[in-house]
Amino acid sequence: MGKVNIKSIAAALNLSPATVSRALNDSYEIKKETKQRVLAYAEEHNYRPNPSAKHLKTGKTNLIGVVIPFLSSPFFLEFIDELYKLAWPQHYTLLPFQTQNGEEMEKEALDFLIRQNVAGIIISPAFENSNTELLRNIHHDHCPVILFDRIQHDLDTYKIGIHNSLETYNATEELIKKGRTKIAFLCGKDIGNTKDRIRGYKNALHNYSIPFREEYVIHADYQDPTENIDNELKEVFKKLQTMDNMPNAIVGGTDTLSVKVLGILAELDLSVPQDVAVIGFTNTNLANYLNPALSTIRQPTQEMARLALELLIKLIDKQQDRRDMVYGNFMFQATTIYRKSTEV
Amino acid sequence: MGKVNIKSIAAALNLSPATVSRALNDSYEIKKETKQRVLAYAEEHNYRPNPSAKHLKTGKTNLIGVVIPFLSSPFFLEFIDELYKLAWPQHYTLLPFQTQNGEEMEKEALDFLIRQNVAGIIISPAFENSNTELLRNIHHDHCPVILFDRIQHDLDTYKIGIHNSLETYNATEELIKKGRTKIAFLCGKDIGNTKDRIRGYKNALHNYSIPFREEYVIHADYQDPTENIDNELKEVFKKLQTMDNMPNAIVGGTDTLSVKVLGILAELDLSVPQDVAVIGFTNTNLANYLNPALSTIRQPTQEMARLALELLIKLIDKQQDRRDMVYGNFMFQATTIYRKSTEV
DNA sequence: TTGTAAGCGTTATCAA
DNA sequence: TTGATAACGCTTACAA
Repeated sequence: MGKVNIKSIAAALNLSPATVSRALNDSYEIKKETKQRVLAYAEEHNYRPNPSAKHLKTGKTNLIGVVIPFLSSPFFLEFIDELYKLAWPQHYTLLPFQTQNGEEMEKEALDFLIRQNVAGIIISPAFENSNTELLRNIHHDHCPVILFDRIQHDLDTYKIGIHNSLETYNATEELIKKGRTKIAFLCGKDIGNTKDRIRGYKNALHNYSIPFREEYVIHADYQDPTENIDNELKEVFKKLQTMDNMPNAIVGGTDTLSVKVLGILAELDLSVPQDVAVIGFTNTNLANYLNPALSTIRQPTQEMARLALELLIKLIDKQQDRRDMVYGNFMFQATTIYRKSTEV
Repeated sequence: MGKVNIKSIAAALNLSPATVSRALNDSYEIKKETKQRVLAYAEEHNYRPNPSAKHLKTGKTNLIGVVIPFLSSPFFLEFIDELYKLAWPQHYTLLPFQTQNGEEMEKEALDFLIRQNVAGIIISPAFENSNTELLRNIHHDHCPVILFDRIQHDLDTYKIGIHNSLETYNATEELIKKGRTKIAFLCGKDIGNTKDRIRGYKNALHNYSIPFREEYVIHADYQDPTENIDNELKEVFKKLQTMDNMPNAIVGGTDTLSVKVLGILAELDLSVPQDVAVIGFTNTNLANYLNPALSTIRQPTQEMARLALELLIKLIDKQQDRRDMVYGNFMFQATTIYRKSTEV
């Protein structure tokens, strides 16, 4: 059983490759009967078009590159999961890459995607303005690029995210209203949104005349969300505890940390929410099953994915010069779910 | 700035495309100086080889297809995450697909992978013997296929998994030794390993002379692990409760369910482990933070991924007819971690 | 050590 | 409505 391709089909049916190609591509300039013959034969012999050949000839692919910091973060996982469900029916295939928050890995991923000649790219950058030059170059000369989640970036294109400072402001304010004054902010290092979230946290403190304390901004220095940094984090809180500086509330600024802190507080014999109230940016649906159930600021991941894909495909279809376009920012509203961990 | 390709490099340097190609591919039959010139020029002009052209010519790619039921299941996520880390340094690129436990989606994914001419495929099938014909056809005539996790499949190839019945036997036995006799088994529908796990559960009951009760095999009928089936599951337990048939221990046969059941039991005012002990197949690292900390049967996901990739690459490199080979099954041992949820 | 030329499977242009 | 032909970017005999 030799390979079945357009040439072999043409030979078998006494047609030219061109005609077979037209039949398979549903061209208008072809006799109905011929088309049927070709399609029947192709079906019967399980013909599979060669996308590389097609790509080489047409210069187009149906691939969409997705570049995210981590797969193992509930937020990004949910996002990509939704993209999968949406892209496939529209005949686009996802090419997902992780950057681990690293500019070099991001560059490698982007390089690969250009080589593959993807039709477009959806990216949550490794950090603020990572690979700006390269991304701009891609967006202008190769394929459209869309930013999501980490949208603090000089690249001029559509940006999809949430109001990080506002959401953090609200969460902090809620804790203040519940009588907490020693509020800590827990954040990962160098991820784009942290700055905005810290600002929201600070503003809330300021508006309620609570002095800002540097030692209450706790940086957890992980490279990978699956990495075990429990011990380091525990040390930080232990230190605060011995200095009698233990916060009585914590705002978690990143996805996975807010969950971990519950375990750490338990080990330090601090009860949540009595001793310490906790709320965090967390998209895991396990938040509800945690001990105690964790209050969360939840991003509308699916809607964000839907819009990202929609905007991207629009740009793909449009042939306009992307340099001269006017792009908008699309800011979604998060939903804060108050559970046990913030009940006083 | 016209596209830079082998031809344009050749023209610029007054060489033939063949020579440029040889330089770029580190061929031995080339003058060192020429090679340097070409590489320098390529570097400077940011030359990016076109993989489609290369593929078309050589008939080979560096793509590895990964077909799994769900991304949103901690076990598969961990597996694929490890694959990513291992594959990239070896210059293989992953092409991941979800089947949602559906044979049709699986077929589509496999079809796509063949078209892309992937070098090999790692798959955890949608269910027992899904797409057997197609998979065999692929393995024989297209590229090597390796099975993992769900290895109850007629395809004759390397299989990587765990001793599901043994692990479940041990977990059940542990609960029996802790004095529990009304032990339920909680399982998803139609996923390949369930059968073996039920067997282990039954055997343990049998060996300790505990009568098997059909109503204690609880089927949770979800399509997607993110789907909300809490209510249905709750109803099942409620019913058992009102009939005074509430089990005092539960063995969770699938990844996500074991976590959910904790929340459901809490809502029914049953305390874990006092009223009901729980242990489950769960690879989430959140198990430790759950209320109470969940005892888990943990699969050595990373090692499994490592071996899967190693075996696959070996098959890719070997040119032998895969019909006539003798394949082995590689069974890993799980690690059971006993936490609060099984402490009596 | 380098060049020439053919061809991988498609599609697009032009001619029939 | 169909066919002949060239071309996409690359590799690889074979020739020089």
